Amino acid sequence: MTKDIEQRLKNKNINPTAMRLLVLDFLMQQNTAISLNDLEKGMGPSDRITLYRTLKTFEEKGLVHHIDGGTGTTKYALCLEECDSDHHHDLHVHFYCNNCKETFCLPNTKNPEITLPKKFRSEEMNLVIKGVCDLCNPD
Amino acid sequence: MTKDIEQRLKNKNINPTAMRLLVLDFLMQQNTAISLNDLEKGMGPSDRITLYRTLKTFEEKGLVHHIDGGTGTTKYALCLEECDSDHHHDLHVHFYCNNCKETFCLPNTKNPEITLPKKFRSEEMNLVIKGVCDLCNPD
DNA sequence: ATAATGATGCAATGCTATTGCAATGTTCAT
DNA sequence: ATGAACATTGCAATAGCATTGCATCATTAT
Ligand SMILES: [Mn+2]
Ligand SMILES: [Mn+2]
Ligand SMILES: [Zn+2]
Ligand SMILES: [Zn+2]
Repeated sequence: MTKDIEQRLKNKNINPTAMRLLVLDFLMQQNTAISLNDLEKGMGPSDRITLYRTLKTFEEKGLVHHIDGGTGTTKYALCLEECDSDHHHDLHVHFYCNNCKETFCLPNTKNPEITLPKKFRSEEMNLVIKGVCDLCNPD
Repeated sequence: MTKDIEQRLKNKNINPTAMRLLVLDFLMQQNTAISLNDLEKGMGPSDRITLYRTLKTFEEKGLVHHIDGGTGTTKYALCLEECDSDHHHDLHVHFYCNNCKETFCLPNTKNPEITLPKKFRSEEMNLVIKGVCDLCNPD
């Protein structure tokens, strides 16, 4: 198992330290995006700043991406395999539940095509939809 | 002129104080969204917190809306006429220029329809596109 | 073995957002 | 006009997240 995780780090050119194995393991157990605070609470006792830098490293190397959807805090989630340090390829919509406050990746909901005004050139898109998630929805 | 501005405040049920007239006047001169810092610099000497609360009041009353597009700081821009304290009606795309760092409202680019997974219910949408704006674009 | 490089831990800082409270101004009923 | 009630402003303080500096420990290359 640890081998899997280790290989996943190596695939992204990330030195597989003990800390990083633990963080990646934790990330793989999540089904929503997590904040630095979530990570700090979820992990055993560990230094917040190291966790912060671990996430930064993971993001630089294309292992995670971050979402900042006006919730005040940045959240992180694992990328798809094909992402790398040059390009993130999982350009999908994110969803924030106003009820349970969780942030979801919607990997099957690709970012839409937007026609911009003349001479505006798009490079990235950040689309966060707020509402009520499936688990919080009564019907 | 001042009468115009004053009326605009009254239309949104905002008590037209001297400070608020000045802030609205300043906002009307902008063609991009501005941050609290921008406002503070742009205005004559005035208290930052008062400006902050002025923007909050304007937003509550449907006079301005804010944009938080992962630039670290919240930006504000005037709403269209039809917005009120209950609902903001100018649900358009916003654009952040990676070059000049300005945030633009694209009032003619309406938020797209997104089909969400089963049982996800959308309530609001925040769409910020990053790239290069018309003024910064060479061609 | 030693130097170089990378990772970690702790402290400190910067910056934005937000609140508390006192002072000031305004409105309205006596 | 007078004073209570309310709204607005100014200044101080706090909360939180993001970010950096630096010393220490670990790993790797020479
Ligand atoms: Mn995602
Ligand atoms: Mn706008
Ligand atoms: Zn939910
Ligand atoms: Zn530009």
